[in-house]
Amino acid sequence: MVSLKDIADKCSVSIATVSKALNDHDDIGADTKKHIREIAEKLGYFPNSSARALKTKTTHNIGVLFVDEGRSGLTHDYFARVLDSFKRVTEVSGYDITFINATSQKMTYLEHAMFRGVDGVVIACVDFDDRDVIDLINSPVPVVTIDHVFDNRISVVSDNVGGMKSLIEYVHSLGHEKIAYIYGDDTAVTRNRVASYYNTLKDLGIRANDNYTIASAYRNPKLAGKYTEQLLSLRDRPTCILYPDDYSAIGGLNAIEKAGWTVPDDISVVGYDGLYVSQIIHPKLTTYQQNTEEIGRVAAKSIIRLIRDPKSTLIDRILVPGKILEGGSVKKLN
Amino acid sequence: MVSLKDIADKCSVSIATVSKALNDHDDIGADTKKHIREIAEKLGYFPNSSARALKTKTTHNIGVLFVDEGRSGLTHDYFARVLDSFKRVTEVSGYDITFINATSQKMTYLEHAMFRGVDGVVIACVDFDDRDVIDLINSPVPVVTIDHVFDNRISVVSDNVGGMKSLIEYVHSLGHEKIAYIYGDDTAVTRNRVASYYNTLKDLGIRANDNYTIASAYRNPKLAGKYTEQLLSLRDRPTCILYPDDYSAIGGLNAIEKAGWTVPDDISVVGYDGLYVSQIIHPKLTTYQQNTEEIGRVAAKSIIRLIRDPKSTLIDRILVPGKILEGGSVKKLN
DNA sequence: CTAATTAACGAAAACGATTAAGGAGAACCT
DNA sequence: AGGTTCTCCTTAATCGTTTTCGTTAATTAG
Repeated sequence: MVSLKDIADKCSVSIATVSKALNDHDDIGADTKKHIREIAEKLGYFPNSSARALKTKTTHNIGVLFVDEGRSGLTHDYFARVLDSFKRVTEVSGYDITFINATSQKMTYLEHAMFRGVDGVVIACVDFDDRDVIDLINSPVPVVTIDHVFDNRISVVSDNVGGMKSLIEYVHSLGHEKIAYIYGDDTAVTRNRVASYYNTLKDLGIRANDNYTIASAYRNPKLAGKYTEQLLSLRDRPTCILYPDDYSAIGGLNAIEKAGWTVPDDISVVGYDGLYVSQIIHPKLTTYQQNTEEIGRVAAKSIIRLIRDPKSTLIDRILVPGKILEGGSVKKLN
Repeated sequence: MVSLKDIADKCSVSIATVSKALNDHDDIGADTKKHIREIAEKLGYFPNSSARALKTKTTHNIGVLFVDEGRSGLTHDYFARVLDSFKRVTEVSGYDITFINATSQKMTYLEHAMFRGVDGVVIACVDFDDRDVIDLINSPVPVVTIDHVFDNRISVVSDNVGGMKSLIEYVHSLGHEKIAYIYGDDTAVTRNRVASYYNTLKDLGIRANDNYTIASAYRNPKLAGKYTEQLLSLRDRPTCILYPDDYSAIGGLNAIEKAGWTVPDDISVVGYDGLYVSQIIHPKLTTYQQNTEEIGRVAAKSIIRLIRDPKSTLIDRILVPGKILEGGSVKKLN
């Protein structure tokens, strides 16, 4: 590896001069600067990020904590897409990504972050009650959280309340009043959606039917199917079922088909997420597509801004709306 | 951040002694060693990875080059799963992952790898004809490639030949002889599969029908649907269609349904990949599940072995077989 | 009892970069 | 002419580790 010293020797100047020339300091003559840069280019010089980090205490590395029930979150469609977008933005700003995990050498998340010297951390898809996560959030490290709000931190959240609201208003506009909701695991996201479900019904003047809300899980089509059967067996069947995610909705579709009904003629189905697959199956799912690209982008911009100017805690909560994908799984009743 | 110096001061020993004590060198007394470690623990010491990397020239970082037609590969199911598995293995060995990209500061892949000082690189899902990729592969950096073979490098490849072969033998065993194959973009993977398609048919004594093989693309259900229609309109219709991936197969399912036929009664459909979604749709897809977990794990073990012992180029090509997932999309004819 | 060996620790030089402080000329002003 | 100000560059310290080579004291050998 060619270092500053090599360039300095070749140019017969000091190392300091080379450093300053490459970093465009203004106390270096224009022609020496030019010459040094040419030689650097010719020698194929690239700075040593470790040395630079050691001296400047900034690594241009952003930690990413994406953990999902024992998995890394990479195989979770929603977070993979958020991360993809996040990564794209950070890259062009010269930041690389380091996954924070507690596996390696039995460090905690915070220890791992300190060890690697990341400039900041973005946290998502994680158990926010975890002691280690809390420690990280309360640490001096710049943090942006996704889909979870901490009062002392910047957060970017998908608009779950708005999403639920617009879905319900949409199906209601098509004439549905008996709207059931099979919802996911007990998390902040779920609580927001469920609250929005009740509020929106109320605003529309619909009385909630206790039999119509069932706690299920995320990404569990089997379970969703089971609860779908349960709903189908009610005397007062709903005309439309909302699911916690598209996979669950597919489980619902199957259960409905198995029970001898057809979607959307006999019963309407609504997903959540707007996964690619939801738009290629038949019937195409009506679902709410979260704006993963925007969430990732905003999170990236936020953490970078926070890193560059730690006092810029101006906006601490950014709501990212999504949009309804009108598929063919909801019937117009009126 | 607490450094070696802090510990040294507190213990009234030199920095060198602390370093050696923590690294378990044997020229440090047992009791001093113990004492130093206790203090280090109490002070919450963690080494500074940049300083260590600067000195030792090893970062315990592995570069990952996962690029997929302009995207990062994170949103590509197959590679997301491989990466997830890869990451899991590297983590427990104390290695972190750095995504290699050419976006940041207009570095080439190789430059980026050198800049970050990664100990090795794993490459997958990439255009292997790309000049920058070739440069990286021919560089002094330890490299393991996935699903592409270079004669001077270790590679881990999914058994595409075997996968295709077993799928065809399977449908043949159910009585199918008219087996069409809609295949993906022109890559090494595709060429292997297509070759295996012809070879297997030949071995089974079936004469290939030119109308039965159609070049399509990966993950393009629309296109797959179009070609499916084309196959359906043949005078001599196939009884079974193989697709390049599960998404395409879903596109096929839709096209078949739209044409008024049903799967598998009128025509059989076979996917590839064994995605989660392929197993929750109806009919459940018969498909070939690549062993992403094993591929990731083997790749991780290989690159780590190569990093630790650069001369260990013993095995240069590791074939990872998958398995057939028997769904309900293939009809038994005999 | 001296000489050689061993055990336990320290001093100091790296690694490659950044940057404050300073110095030598040349240019400027009065 | 003498002082001041720029301009452009160098010296040297520093970041936190690792590691080579001493050094000292204690131990063993002869």
